[in-house]
Amino acid sequence: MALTREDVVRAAVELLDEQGLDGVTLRALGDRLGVAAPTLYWHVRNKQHLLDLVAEAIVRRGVSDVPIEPAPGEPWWDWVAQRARAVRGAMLLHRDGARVVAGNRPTPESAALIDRTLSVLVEAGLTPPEALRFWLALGAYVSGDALETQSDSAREPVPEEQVAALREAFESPQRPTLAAAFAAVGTDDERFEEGLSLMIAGLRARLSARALARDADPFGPFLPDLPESTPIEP
Amino acid sequence: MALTREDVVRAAVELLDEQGLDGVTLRALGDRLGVAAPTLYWHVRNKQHLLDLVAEAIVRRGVSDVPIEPAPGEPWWDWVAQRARAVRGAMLLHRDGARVVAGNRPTPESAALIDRTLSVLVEAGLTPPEALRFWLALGAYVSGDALETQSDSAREPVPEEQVAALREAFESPQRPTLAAAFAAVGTDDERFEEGLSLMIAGLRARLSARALARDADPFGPFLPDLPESTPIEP
DNA sequence: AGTATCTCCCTAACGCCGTTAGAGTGTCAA
DNA sequence: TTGACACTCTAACGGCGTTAGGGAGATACT
Repeated sequence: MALTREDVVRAAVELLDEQGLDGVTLRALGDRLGVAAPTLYWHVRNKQHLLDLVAEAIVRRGVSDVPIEPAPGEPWWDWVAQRARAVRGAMLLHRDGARVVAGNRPTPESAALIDRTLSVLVEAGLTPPEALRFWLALGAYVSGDALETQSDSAREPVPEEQVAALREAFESPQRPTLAAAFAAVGTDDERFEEGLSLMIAGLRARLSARALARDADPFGPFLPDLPESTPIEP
Repeated sequence: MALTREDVVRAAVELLDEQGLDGVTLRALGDRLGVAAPTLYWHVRNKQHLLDLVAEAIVRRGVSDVPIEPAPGEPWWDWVAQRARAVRGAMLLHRDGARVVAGNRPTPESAALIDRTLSVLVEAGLTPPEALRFWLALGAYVSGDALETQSDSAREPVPEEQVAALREAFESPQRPTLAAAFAAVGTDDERFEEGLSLMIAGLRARLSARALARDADPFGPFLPDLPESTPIEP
């Protein structure tokens, strides 16, 4: 039976998991598939194209479990958070997953999904461009966070002396705030949740302020956007 | 006059600006410095070490203009936003700057700066670990955004037919919300500002809610953290 | 003064990479 | 039977990061 593009992508993902991104070479991939390296050019335009396909496969697998829209009665923000966690989880599931996925362009197939997402946000009270900017910003945060989470494992281990210097600098009692912060900063997941809840909280604050303004002046013009400063003063 | 490490890093940054990350090879760098490639190993441990130094140089230059703490009377959120913009601007100033900088570890020298930053946030009412998580989340967003902004220029140009397919998918009147969103989504800078203001707004909302709770129950326990759901209901 | 040491640079080469050129081999339709 | 097509092969190119080992000049020591 002849090799298919799916076979190639699947093997590439396996290779990625076992060896990391540096281990994904066309020769190694060919070996795993029982084929010479140049043969892969029949199935794939070049290596970048292969990695694009790998990235797409990783993300598709990850988000396939999340419904395409909120369940009846489910708040939009819970659903949005669930989507963000799914994308991040998909990246973290594979070694160097973030490096492979980050910076990928959207495919035409994703248009329908994004359209549906934006509609949910527009129903919640955002303007369409506002919803898109929010979605893109959230995407940037998700991949930035995943990249940071995996950045340690992507490099060769740091020499002992450097580790000691870092501990010295970041846990020294000379800097009590920093030391206390690092001592209790928590897991990678907790760090991610912090930023996620902040972005969502920011959006909800903006929406509630907008709703208030409309109630107070029901015949006033619809506000397409708010000024830079947020409506809640401490 | 003998070559110094600074010379090497400076030339590497120039090469990066002119040719992009793929153009930064040890041979090309040696040519530019009038030196054979292996000579560079006298000044630098290996290529990854060189890129670490380049990343550090890029960021240091960018943030050096921003004061180490807020001016008297300046709200902490303006200062935080300024810092975030400076780091992003530093990355965008150089071709492939985000790819070089993202995922870099903090150096011991940065400990003092981070300590000062956290102190400002703690003064504003955050706990130390909360402040650190916020700062890390903001950093993830900043580099994720810069990576996305530069991702187009980092790849070979997309074939004409694919561009057409993307336009068709994302600007089709069949999906009015998506089309309207893309038509008015604005510049890269505006997209970045959206996420930045959301994260800051989320934090300010949390802080003001915490202050309210304390006023209402001045002898109650200090709240180390808030539950997941934000206090403002739409 | 002579000698050893250190600094900085060199040439040569290794093994790996992505990629191209071009030649097979089997399968299936005309 | 012949031709087209799908899929794979070998051979090779130019480039990469990196290592081994040597040499010239300054500097320090005896």
